[in-house]
Amino acid sequence: MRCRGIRHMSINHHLQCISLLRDCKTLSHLKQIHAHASKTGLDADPLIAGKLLLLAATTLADALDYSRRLFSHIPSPDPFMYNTLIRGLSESDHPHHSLLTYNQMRRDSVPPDSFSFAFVLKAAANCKSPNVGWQLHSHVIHHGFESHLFVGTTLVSMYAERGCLASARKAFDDIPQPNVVAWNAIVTACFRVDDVEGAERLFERMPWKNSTSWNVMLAGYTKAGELGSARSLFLSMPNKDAVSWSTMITGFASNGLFGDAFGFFRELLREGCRPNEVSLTGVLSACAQAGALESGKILHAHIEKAGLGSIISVGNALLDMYARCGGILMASRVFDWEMEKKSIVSWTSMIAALAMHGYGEEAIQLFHKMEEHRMRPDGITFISVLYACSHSGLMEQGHKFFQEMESTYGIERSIEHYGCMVDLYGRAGLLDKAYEFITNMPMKPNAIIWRTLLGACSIHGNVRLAEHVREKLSELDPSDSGDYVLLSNIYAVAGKWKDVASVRRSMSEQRIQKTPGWSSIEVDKVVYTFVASDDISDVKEEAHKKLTEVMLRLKMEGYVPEIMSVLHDVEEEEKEDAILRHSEKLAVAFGLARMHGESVIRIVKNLRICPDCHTVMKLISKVYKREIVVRDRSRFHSFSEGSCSCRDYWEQLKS
DNA sequence: CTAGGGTTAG
Repeated sequence: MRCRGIRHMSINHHLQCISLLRDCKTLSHLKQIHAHASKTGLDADPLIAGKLLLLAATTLADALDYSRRLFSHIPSPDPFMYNTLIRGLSESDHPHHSLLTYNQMRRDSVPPDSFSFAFVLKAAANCKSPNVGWQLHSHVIHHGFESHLFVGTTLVSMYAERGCLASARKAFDDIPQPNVVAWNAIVTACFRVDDVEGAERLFERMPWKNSTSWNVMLAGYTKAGELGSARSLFLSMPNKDAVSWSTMITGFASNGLFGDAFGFFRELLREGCRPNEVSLTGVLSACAQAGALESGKILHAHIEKAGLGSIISVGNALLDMYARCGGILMASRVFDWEMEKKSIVSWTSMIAALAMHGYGEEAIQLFHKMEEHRMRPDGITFISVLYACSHSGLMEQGHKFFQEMESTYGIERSIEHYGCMVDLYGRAGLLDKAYEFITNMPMKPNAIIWRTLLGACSIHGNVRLAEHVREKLSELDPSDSGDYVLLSNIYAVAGKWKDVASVRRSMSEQRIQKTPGWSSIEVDKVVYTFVASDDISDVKEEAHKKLTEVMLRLKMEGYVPEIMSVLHDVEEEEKEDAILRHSEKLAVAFGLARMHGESVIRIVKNLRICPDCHTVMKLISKVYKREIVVRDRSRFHSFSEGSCSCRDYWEQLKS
């Protein structure tokens, strides 16, 4: 009788436990259930243990460590349990651990099945080291799974991730009857290695297509910069879904074609589609990049009306849009009042926003506030914090954060963090210290590191070190036009005209094209982009006319063009003409012509503002009594009453 | 329990 009683009770417990697990939503909840199960010995039940593990490894957030501990207490895990853990770890931040679990499975003589391979290959795709992929492929063949549809498809996408098109193709050919998913994976593999024609051929040959097939083509075209093909394919698509629209919006925005990105968004609304969080973040990112504050504000109203403001990614994109459009107050308002839920991205974005606007101290304060809210910083948070320190000259603080991020926070320092330190020392003028720091780095310095030091050489006019850096850069990345421009400016400032000419010569010998500079300005919710080129348009002519008038007035106020920074082997008059054509000058002139006297003129430039334009902006702010905000490649410049918020970074260049 | 497309921070 007693025995039956216990048995009866345990069945009840069993059912109760399963029903509890079904409603389990958080890690602490799971821990309670687990404790409860251990008390009654139910945690040894394979079904319960499996369900606990599945929840911890795949469904719940932040429960992966717990799932590994759970797993370690299971005496003889069945294949399902191994697979569950392999799966959970494969999508984690440490895909490497997934491979370790797979190895353990083999050591424990539990034969891997098709599920094990599908999961572990995904881990390999997310993993850095290239050799594991080949090894796993040989295991797949050894166990006879190479013709398995799912395993084969994962192999294809793993090789696609690696950029090994030939291997991806072999894996694809091993699949006897590839379905549409497998076809989409091999098309993606072609785009990954920029084989657009290969992708097109496969797309034609596909026995049948779903909407993803078309979307893969759209994404591939936009990533390859073939926007014309993307557009015409999009027009010919039978069924455009939400992803198709988002792909077009983000694809055009990431190629700098913000007007087209807005256009697709408007079209989406016209077609009666409801924008989702992805299309909204895409179009907000276009506003952010173009500096289109007015358009961004309209979207903000749209988002509030549609009640989408509570979606974290939308809030993050909104905050970022305001920050990049110079609206730091609006950005902090969104952050403080409109985002009920915040993620690490929200906090990091706000820290970066403050840093971008030169509020280094406030950025650090916010970092500490974030800690009080028990939000754990990640590697990117530290990039923003270090950026804040270097742009506000907070040397001690920056140094401390750099030390603590590893010792106290346990975050591995990446090359980007080292780059921030080079920038910190370099901006402060400690060039030798920056150089020494680079030589003692635990990893090989890349071109970005040296380029940062070259930038510092340019600020502080150090020709000797710049020449040394030039050699490093010519080994690592000899085709970056920005490096040549920077170097020739350093020579020009030092009056070394022969060297300027030689840099210029090597540029043309190696057929290196300067990155075309553009500046954009939003007037009446329309974004106008100016490029220093020979083409003519009505808008450009209007800007040019106004600019001539402005420059005349500035000259009467005593302005002398700074032609030093312009390449030196052209005639004086041509030089003046060249700096007159700078896109930021055209944009500001256009703003003066078209915008009424009270409004702030906001300009976005894709490169760094040139010293002459910087001076001109200061003068205009004084003579015309206008506030001008220029966002360039690295920061905001806010001009008013003849001075700039960047504390005249450029003055050092001239002295 | 499995595979493919679009997403914000540097």
